[in-house]
Amino acid sequence: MSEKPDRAMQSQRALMGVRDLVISGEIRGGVRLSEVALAEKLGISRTPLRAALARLEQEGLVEAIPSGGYAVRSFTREDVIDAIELRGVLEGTALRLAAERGVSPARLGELHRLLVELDHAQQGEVEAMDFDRYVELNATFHEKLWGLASETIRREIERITSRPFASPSAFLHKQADVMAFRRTLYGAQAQHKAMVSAIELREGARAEALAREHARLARQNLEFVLDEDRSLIRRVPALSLVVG
Amino acid sequence: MSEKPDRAMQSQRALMGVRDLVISGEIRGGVRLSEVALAEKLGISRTPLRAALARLEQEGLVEAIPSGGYAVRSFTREDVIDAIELRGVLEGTALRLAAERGVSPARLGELHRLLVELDHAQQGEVEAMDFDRYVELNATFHEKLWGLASETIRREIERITSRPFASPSAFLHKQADVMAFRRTLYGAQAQHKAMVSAIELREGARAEALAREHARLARQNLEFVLDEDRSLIRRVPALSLVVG
DNA sequence: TGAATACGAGTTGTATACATTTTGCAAGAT
DNA sequence: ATCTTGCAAAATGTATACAACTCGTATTCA
Repeated sequence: MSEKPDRAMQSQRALMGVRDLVISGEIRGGVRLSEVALAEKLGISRTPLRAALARLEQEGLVEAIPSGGYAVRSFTREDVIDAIELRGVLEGTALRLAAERGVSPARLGELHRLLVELDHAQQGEVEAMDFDRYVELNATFHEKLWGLASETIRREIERITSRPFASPSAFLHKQADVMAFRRTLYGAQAQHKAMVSAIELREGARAEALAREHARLARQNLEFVLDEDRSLIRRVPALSLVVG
Repeated sequence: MSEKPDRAMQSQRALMGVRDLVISGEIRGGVRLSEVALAEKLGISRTPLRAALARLEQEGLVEAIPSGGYAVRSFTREDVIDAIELRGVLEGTALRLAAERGVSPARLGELHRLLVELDHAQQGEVEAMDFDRYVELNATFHEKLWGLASETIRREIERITSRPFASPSAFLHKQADVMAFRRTLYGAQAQHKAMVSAIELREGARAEALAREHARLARQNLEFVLDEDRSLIRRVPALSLVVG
């Protein structure tokens, strides 16, 4: 994660700082980002700040204003749904190609080990589940899956999942330990196992379909929050960017 | 295409200038891009140049050097194949969602009109085909297809196709009027018609599969150039970036 | 009262200066 | 001859200066 230790320290600080500021919802969507104010707030000059803003525009978190400068982007429900769908499509492609082209036993071993640990984390009753550990392991598992893909595809996955609400952990943030989400984890874990099995058996189409359906669990969670229990919106940090 | 007429004139010049320089193959892969030299060559200062380089890094045409600065990226055969595959996957998703969600008659009308024009461009014998016009229309047709998708997905398509060898016109550049490529256009046009038909009939899975197979025509052309007639490499500008 | 306008504070885009780091090269030691 | 070391030139990352432009406000005129 630390690409450049101190060769571009200020740029890194700018990137993280602005990203946090946007994701935390401290600035509402559509609001213009004043460069001087931001630079002062972050204790850097405008140059690395502008570099960070340009990058965040590519990531889709901010958008360029026609008359100049950037504004925090706001996302509609459809934007979020499409981002999740796209993650499913991309992860599906990663898994399909991995299945078609073959995966080394070493990597399959790592995946199996993670599956065992995930099983362990959700042993027993729902209330007793080690939720925090499951969240961590789930993130690691998905990253390992992405690692099966070529760089070209991995880059796109990482870009789309840089939008916080499209990440596999979007509704599994540690702070958001919601019982409704916990229950979805049993089905999710079954899909995890099926995905690894499909890759092992070189069943590309099945692996792809599973990855897509797996991502749609996130969509279900999204729709539950937006339609059934909007009080949860503030407990899922990623949703502060969603309007409507 | 002209996003900012003159609000960021120098940045635009930098972006186009460097992109052309890289795509033309004037600078070989792996070579470091000297910022001062480039800025002088383009008649701008380093600031907008660096903005352009940062953006081209996101597009994947240049890569950051660990010790600082950027270098022209070089692509392996596998990189190109995966980029083409990814375009197929993304276009397929665009078409599937369009089919599932429905498309306005006006847009379907535009597509049908383009199909007729494409038919007209390839009337008669292979040698008599109006190749240049077909190339133009083909690009327009694909852009119209992308327009069916939501912004989230359209952005990703446009990013991946910004790599010249992954664009739908990669092997159809006007300068590269190769008879072997001409012949593939008949099959391509049949796929065009099938794709529109599938969207119209709300057959999402079929539309998706067709888009993927359609992209694989580009892969066939790529493999023909690399394996059968390498003399064509220099006639397909996009391939100057490919090593191996 | 309302609309047009002129003005000024504030903002962005670009150029340039500067300090730190990297790199290529030459001299010297083994 | 090869590897190490030292150094100077060059390159990058950052800060800052500056001009053009935007936007909000208050004033003026109808």
